Parts: sequence; C-alpha cells; structure tokens
Amino acid sequence: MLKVEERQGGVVVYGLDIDLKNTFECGQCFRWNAEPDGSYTGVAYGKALNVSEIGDGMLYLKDTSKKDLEDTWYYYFDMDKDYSSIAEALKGDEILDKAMRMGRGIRILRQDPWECLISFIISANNRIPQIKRVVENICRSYGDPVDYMGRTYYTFPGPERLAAVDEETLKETRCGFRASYIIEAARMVQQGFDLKAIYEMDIDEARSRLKEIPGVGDKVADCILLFAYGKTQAFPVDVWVKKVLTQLYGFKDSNIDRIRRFAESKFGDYAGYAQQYLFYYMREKAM
DNA sequence: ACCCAGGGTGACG
DNA sequence: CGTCACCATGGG
Repeated sequence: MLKVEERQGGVVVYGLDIDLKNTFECGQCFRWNAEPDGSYTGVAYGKALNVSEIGDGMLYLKDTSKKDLEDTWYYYFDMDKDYSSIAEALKGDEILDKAMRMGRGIRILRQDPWECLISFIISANNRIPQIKRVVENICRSYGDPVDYMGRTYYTFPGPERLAAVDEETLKETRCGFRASYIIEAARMVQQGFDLKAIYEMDIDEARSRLKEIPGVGDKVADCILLFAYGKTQAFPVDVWVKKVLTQLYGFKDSNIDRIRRFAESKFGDYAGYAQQYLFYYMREKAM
C-alpha cells in the first residue's frame, strides 16, 4: 500500500514508480495533454484530473479528494502493481533492457473498456495525433461537460449516445471510414454485448469475443485486452512492433498471429509490458 | 504527386 | 490458409 496524504485540496501519493510523459505519451491513451508547467490534464471514468510529479516518486493529484483516488485513480494508474518485479522478470534481453531504460516509468493504465474499444477502432490505419483529435471531437460533440480548475472538459460519451448518431454526422469528427464501425459497436454494446464479462475470460476467449465487434481485429483486440482489461500477456502487433521483431530480433515472418505467439512465448505473462517498451523505443528512435 | 499511419474487411485464389 | 485493394484523413 502506498502512502497517501491530502494537501492543498489535492492528494499526494508517495513511492509510485511513474514517469508521466512516458506513461501518457507512449500511445496507450489519447486524452491526456501536457500543460506548460509539465503537468498533465486529462479525463477518465467521467472525471477530469491534473497530475504532476513533485519529487522522487511523488505524484500530486490536483483538486482531488481522497475518495476519488480510492474510487478511480488508484485503479486507473494501477498503483498496486510493483514495476520493479516486472523489470526483473524481463531482464536479460539486451534490446528490451535498452527499451526499458528509455521507457522508464511507463505504467500500463487500466482504462475504461468502452472508451478503449472505440479509441482503438479509431486507431486503425491512423496516426496518434489524429486519433487524439478524433477522440477529442467525439467527446466535445457527444460527451458531458465537466468543470475542473476553471475550465470545461468533456467525458467520453456512453454507447447509448453514439448509437443514436447517424454516420454522416459522426464523420464530422473526422473519424473517416471508421464511422460505421463505431456506430455498430455502440449499438452492440447498447443492446447487451457484455464488455464487463470479458474481465473474467481467459485471453483467447476474450480476444475472439472482442473480434465479434466490427472494426476489431487481432491488433485492436490485443490493445483493449492490455490497456483496459489488464491482460498483460496480450501483445499487440502493429507496424512498429513488427519492425522491432524483424529488424532487431531477426524474426522472419509477417504473420501477425505467429509473431504474437513468438512474443508470448518469449516474454511470458509480461509480454504486454515488453510490447509497450519496445513500441515506445522503436517510435522514439525513428523520430 | 506519392507514401504512410498503434488495421480491418471482403474478395479472390 | 495467404494475399491484396480499399477504406477517410492529414502530415511528411
């Protein structure tokens, strides 16, 4: 258990291994933005939050109650998870060691499955800044306003909202050809597709269930399993990870399913963490 | 003008 | 089973 202390209307958490920039800009989430002072502001689970690193392992959650921390942020940041044991388990691979040094302080967040589902449907054949833009447009058009620190933020709209939007109107958010996928996904969830039930499934059953939703293939499903359901064995294979495995690990096979199984056998239960470090490493290296 | 992005789908062998 | 054009959008 971490030490928590209320301070100046906010909450300070001590002893948390986190780097906000690496965590929020590693491509797992799309709703956090850097402020001029280096802090980050975002919205999750219907709540707005500003967070900053105020010292070694000290995280300050601004204008937030201890109750919000316990109800939402403790889970969202996965504060129980001990990352030193993950690093220990993944040690010994030179490429991954270098990637872990670069991605120091990345935490895999535990996002809302519904928001994660739609966000990664949007991610298909798209770029991160554009994904962020579309998600933001959707929230501004269909979400609920939240006042926080003198500004207005918007929640991610529920399935019943998006199910009621027609395709041409939704395209005003610049989501492009993914509009029909988003609307159909919303209708399925609204009509009883049980996103919560997936928490309890083993990874293969969970993946095939998610793939029943249009716009969800192997890669998108694995992102949702990793970033929302906490299934850390999941190893999403996108163009960057493919580059890592072919160029750095010498794996000569373009079949996504075989790449994924190779990684799962190589990195085990922590494959998802390895994936995120490697993805971040490859992207930063290319830029 | 061309290529590509945290891909998925459907058509075709 | 594998391959491939296509999808909408914006940036290089």
